[in-house]
Amino acid sequence: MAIRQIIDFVAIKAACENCRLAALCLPAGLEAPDLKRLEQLVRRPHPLRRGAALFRASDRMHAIYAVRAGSFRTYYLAEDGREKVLGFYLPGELLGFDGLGSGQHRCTADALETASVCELPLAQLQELADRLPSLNHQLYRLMSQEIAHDQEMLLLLSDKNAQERLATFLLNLAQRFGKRGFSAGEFHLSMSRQNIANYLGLTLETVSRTFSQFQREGLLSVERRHVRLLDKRRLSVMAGPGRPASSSTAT
Amino acid sequence: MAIRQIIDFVAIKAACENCRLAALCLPAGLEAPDLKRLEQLVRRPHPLRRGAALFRASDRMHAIYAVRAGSFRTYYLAEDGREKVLGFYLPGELLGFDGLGSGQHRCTADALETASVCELPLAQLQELADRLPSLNHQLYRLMSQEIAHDQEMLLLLSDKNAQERLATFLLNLAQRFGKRGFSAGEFHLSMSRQNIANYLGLTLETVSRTFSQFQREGLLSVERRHVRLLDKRRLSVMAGPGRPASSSTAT
DNA sequence: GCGCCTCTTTGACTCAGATCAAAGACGCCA
DNA sequence: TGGCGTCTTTGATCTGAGTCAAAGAGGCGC
Repeated sequence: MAIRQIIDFVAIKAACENCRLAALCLPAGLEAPDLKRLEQLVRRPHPLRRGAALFRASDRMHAIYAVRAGSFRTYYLAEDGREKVLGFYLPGELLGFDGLGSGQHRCTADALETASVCELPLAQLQELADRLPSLNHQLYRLMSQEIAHDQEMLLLLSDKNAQERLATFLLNLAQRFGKRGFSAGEFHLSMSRQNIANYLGLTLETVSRTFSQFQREGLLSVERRHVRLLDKRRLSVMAGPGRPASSSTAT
Repeated sequence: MAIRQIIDFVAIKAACENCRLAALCLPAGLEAPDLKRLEQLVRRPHPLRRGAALFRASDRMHAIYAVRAGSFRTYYLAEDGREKVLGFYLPGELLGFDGLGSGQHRCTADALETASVCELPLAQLQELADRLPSLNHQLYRLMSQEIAHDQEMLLLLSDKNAQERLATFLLNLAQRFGKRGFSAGEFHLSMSRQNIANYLGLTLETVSRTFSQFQREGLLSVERRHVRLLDKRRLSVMAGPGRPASSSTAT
């Protein structure tokens, strides 16, 4: 228990320095005491196993989450059971404000591997926001980024071919990994081909074939879920227009 | 001039009763004096002609707009000049908060026909919002609806075929016209086939062919831009899953 | 009233990616 | 250590929508 607390403490510290929570609180012009109060709100539930849901569509929203470790996927279910993958979330990224308007989540988030989060309880966050205009501003900014991401995806889905889609996706992941201190040239995909395909509006076969093709052309090397980008220059030419910054609420 | 003022006055009154501005101010639990203050912010610029821009991508955002008459389209330009149509806005609908996060618009809005708006200047709106938590809430709700719309479109673009897309689009328009007191069964399309196609991720030829096909099958009658829906039941079966409520920030 | 321009429709052909099918590859658990 | 289930790759075939092309149909200005 004592050990566990030490570990947790280190983790919190690491998270708050790197993660998107910083964008939520630090540059918001909060005074030191306000900032401390915000940090006191943070709760840290137990880790989730692969496949476990962080929240589900139509759940009452009661927190915003920051990924601490592992990764998540959000998706939403059509009435007939088809699912649409909306995004992937890496350590340091925020998710869950899709329900800010209605108070209900509109999509489901589940863990792609064992993962843990920091939780910002909504009630207290809102109370704080009502007194701190700058906090509201941060929330607008975050929702705005969500919109930006979705609109990039609209462009990708209506204009881009399979190669452009996959290249865009990989470069975006690389950028996000890089920004969080991981390697931007070599990484592990925590999502299946099926999930990538669904996210990109393709079939898993097409994704698989396109990976193989990229490898044949020397753009990258791939073995199952391990990817190394060998020629980012050429990849970004392939990815086509629209900042490669697409792929998730991430920035 | 006197006459013009009278007309304007009537128009304001009509707009504030029907339009989405109501969702922004009326049910927000504002006290009467606050509400009056909000209404005093409203400005009414001159009408725009077909093709004229209400705001442009990368413009500094200085207002939220409510469509008073006519209709608008929003689109955004990729670096290579390709454009992607993001949405259409009918009388009573709100647009322009894509820039709430950054203070800059991310897309361009232009008039599809002669059109006019009510304008809520951002500076004053924000000032008011900083003192009225419920107004912030309304803004969250509106942004949230924008996200909901975009996500419906993601589903449409990755899963639906041409017929499903067009059926979804037409039913959505019908629903929105109906909600605003126009006929939900028969209406005029203010946007070209090209715009519809771009919005739906198709080519204009495919849109045109699909219209013809629907007509052959007795689902609707169409002549240029005049559409009459003859069998909504069957159309909504065609449209497939996902509330037909897609198509714009509208609700 | 004529000519021009934009928008729309329709046809013929092509192709990227979906679908169908089957065979490896790996991880997990008993 | 072996067997099973899931994930991935690869091949063969099919098809919906894109592309290219051409002809009608309004609308508008002169």
